[in-house]
Amino acid sequence: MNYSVSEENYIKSIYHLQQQTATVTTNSLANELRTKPASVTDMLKKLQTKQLVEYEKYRGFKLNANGNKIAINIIRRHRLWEFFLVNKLGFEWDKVHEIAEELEHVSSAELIKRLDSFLNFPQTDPHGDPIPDTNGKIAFIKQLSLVEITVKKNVVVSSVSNQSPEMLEMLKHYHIGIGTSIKVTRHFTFDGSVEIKVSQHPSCIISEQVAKNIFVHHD
Amino acid sequence: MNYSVSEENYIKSIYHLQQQTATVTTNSLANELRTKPASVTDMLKKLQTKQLVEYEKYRGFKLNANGNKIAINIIRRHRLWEFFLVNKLGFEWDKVHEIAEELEHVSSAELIKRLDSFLNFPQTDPHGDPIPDTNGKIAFIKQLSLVEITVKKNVVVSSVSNQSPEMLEMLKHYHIGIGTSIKVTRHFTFDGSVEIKVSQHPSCIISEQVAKNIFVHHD
DNA sequence: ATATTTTTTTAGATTTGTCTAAATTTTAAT
DNA sequence: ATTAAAATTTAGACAAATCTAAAAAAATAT
Repeated sequence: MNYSVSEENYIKSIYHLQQQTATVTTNSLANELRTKPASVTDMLKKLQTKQLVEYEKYRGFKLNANGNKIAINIIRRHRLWEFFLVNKLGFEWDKVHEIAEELEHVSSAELIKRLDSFLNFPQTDPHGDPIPDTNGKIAFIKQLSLVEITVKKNVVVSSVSNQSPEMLEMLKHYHIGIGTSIKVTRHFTFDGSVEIKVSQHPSCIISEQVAKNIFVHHD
Repeated sequence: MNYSVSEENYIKSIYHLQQQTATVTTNSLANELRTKPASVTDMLKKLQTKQLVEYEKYRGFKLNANGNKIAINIIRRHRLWEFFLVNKLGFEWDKVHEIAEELEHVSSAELIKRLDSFLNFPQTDPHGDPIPDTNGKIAFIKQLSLVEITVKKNVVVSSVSNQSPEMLEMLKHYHIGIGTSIKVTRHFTFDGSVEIKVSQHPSCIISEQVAKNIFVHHD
């Protein structure tokens, strides 16, 4: 079965919101999709008749097994394209989201199969998020934020949960990107801020709020 | 300005039909787009108000300078993606049209700029058609069909004008594709058929009708 | 427990792109 | 020059996806 761009965007957004809360509300989805609650209700009826969501009036909704499978496939496409844009076309990792948002709706399965192979079956996208495999399996990556890292351990940035332009600007200022090596040198208990050392750069102190959003793994 | 997928398809189809006849009719466009004449009339009014076509009721229509520029840009995108699909992802050259048909509508100009550079600024797509440059300039490639080639000259297939599945099947049978080296060994004046030799294969005779559709250049 | 606020849904309208059927214009045929 | 045929356009309808405004239900506050 084939779904419209609009349907796919709804499915994807429901999936993303479900990572936070098991069941999604009309308002939050409207907000996520920058549309109106009434539109969400309309589309949800449609997705319900297409057997993609469990939906009870006034009670919120969630993807069923079928909807989940489709969501994961869209995410797979999105992340493979992001990888392509950064690693083959040389885009900056913070510039690819919108373009991948369009490319992900190109529907050929053969295309994605070949793209995956061309890219050498990458495990994570440029933001450090795992790329689901053909069967929809998503490698679990233990997410440790910088606030949880003990001092003097070398770690590598694997993902950044807040991707607002303001956050990305700040990261650029600190010379932090996916793959950047970092050593935590000190935790300040007073305000939770963290002193870090990025190789080639002088140590600096980042607020707890920023540290919470930077996820790393041990190298 | 940004155009819808549907608008872009109309623009592209008008452009293609204009290669044959300077002014395009409602019926021929409806036929090309596999839609109904009434739909064509509707869309043409829209394209007229958007200043992309010259259109007079009952009199046919053609792209104006603006429309032409947009058409060429769509074709540029299409052909670059086709090149990518064949030369990077390893698709067969006769399998890429539909996928490129979707990819061509992804609107980022930066994407196409980088794709072009990633592909090393290719001059022609896998069917041998020239890829327009950034300014919309299309390299003119002298098209000689097999019927016009004098015997014993080595030539290389550069494009095939009829791309119906039947034609492509036949070409595959004769081991002919873009880039294939061919030597014309004989012209039969009785029915216009042509004897050719494809390297590594025994000579064979193709009908005038087929020969007319195979364009080559001297190597 | 009732009233107020917030959330969600319904009803009805709008836009885009399409269609069918009927009307109009052009072209071709005698 | 009429008439018949073909091509094109108009009129009106429809589906998808959206919206606004009003109604209904649920959550909350007193």
